Amino acid sequence: MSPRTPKGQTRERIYRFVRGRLLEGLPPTVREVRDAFNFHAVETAREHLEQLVREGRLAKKKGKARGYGLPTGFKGDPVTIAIPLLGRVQAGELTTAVEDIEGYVPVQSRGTGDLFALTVRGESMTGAGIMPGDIAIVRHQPIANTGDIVVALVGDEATVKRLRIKKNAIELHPENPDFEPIVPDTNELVILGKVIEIRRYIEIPKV
Amino acid sequence: MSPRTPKGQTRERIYRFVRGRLLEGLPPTVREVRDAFNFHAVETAREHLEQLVREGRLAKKKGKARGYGLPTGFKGDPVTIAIPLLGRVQAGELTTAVEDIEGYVPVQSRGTGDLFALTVRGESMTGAGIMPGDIAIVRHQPIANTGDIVVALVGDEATVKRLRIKKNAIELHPENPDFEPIVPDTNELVILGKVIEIRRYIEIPKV
DNA sequence: TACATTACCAGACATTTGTCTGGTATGCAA
DNA sequence: TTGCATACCAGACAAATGTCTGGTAATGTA
Repeated sequence: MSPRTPKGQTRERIYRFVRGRLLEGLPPTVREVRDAFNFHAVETAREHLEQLVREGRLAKKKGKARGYGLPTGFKGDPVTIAIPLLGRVQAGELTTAVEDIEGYVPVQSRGTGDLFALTVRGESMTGAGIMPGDIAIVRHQPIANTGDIVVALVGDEATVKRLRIKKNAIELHPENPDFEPIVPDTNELVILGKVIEIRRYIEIPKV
Repeated sequence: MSPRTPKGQTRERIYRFVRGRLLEGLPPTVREVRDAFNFHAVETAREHLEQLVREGRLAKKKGKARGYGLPTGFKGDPVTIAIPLLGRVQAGELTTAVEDIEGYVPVQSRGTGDLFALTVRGESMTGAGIMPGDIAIVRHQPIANTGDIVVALVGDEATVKRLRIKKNAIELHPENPDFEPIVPDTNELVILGKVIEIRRYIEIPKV
């Protein structure tokens, strides 16, 4: 007999296990849950799963193989998708044309808008922990708030900076004392999107 | 008998059907494919699926329920998987058992070893662009090279540092002038793994 | 303490699901 | 024509998987 665990602790882990397996694409069977938690009885695993269903944290298709999953169609459920890693970000339209796609990056999305990724160039944001070569995950949106880190197009050049909205001007602030803020003409500034995540591939090459 | 369809046209639609079901989270059974395409025989659906596997467009887990999926885990092919985000990293062996898993993180892996993730604490590596709260993606391995950024266990505490192997000692170097290198006793040092990627979730909450 | 609840177990059973054997009809090429 | 491959079918079988019954022991609580 496995050692007993205090009140809902094991259940919490089982919930996360199931959720993780869903992200991997194949929901677990009851027996796979049993094995993952070193239970000796299938029923132990099933009772935990049924309890999670009663709590509303999991949903199930009765009698079906691998039928346990997240509650159906719940808004805000995280989903893993692949977003394009763009090479050059050029003026004007953001071309999701296939020619400029250098690869794909998996992200967990809650369906909150168009995402894309690009490689950071230059050292102007090292103070915020953003180094050259880092991958910025960006949500494509034309406006942003003061304090947001944004991808902006000034003239022909794409740049990652922190946005400061002043009374009379919009400023793009670096986070590195060696660089000066940029105060572009409003008509030559295009906000491409807001940086929502930074990644640094130390060893894994881009895909 | 259903009307015959010209050469691979039905197969193409079946491939799309399976792929669509995978995105929804639950791979189809052979019989579900049969019904979706109004076949009268299970075997018809299975033959199409097996043919797709032979063509390399699908993969399958033999004999397992809902075992058809996109090709995964082939040599060198990048695959998106979910790896556990560990809360506390405790002394002794790394329990990839479901203990202490705070969530899951999607990464593209080429099957090169066990991966896990953990949250960086402290400011000792800010000079390398690693900030507190960042997620470190780690490959579980007991040794590393000079210059690698590693997760090491000194006594009971897990820490992220740059590894320096000297003649007489192993040193763990911070990348922040406010911190001093750690020179642990060899017998109280355990290398848990090498950091291969850093992530910073600016907006997307952890999952 | 007594009692209910929880966590766990063992094993049988039922259903779902994958696999196999053998068959028919159509089109196509030698 | 003959032969072969393809697309489909019918039914049986085997394996995987969900479900049920009836337990034991630890834990929590009145």
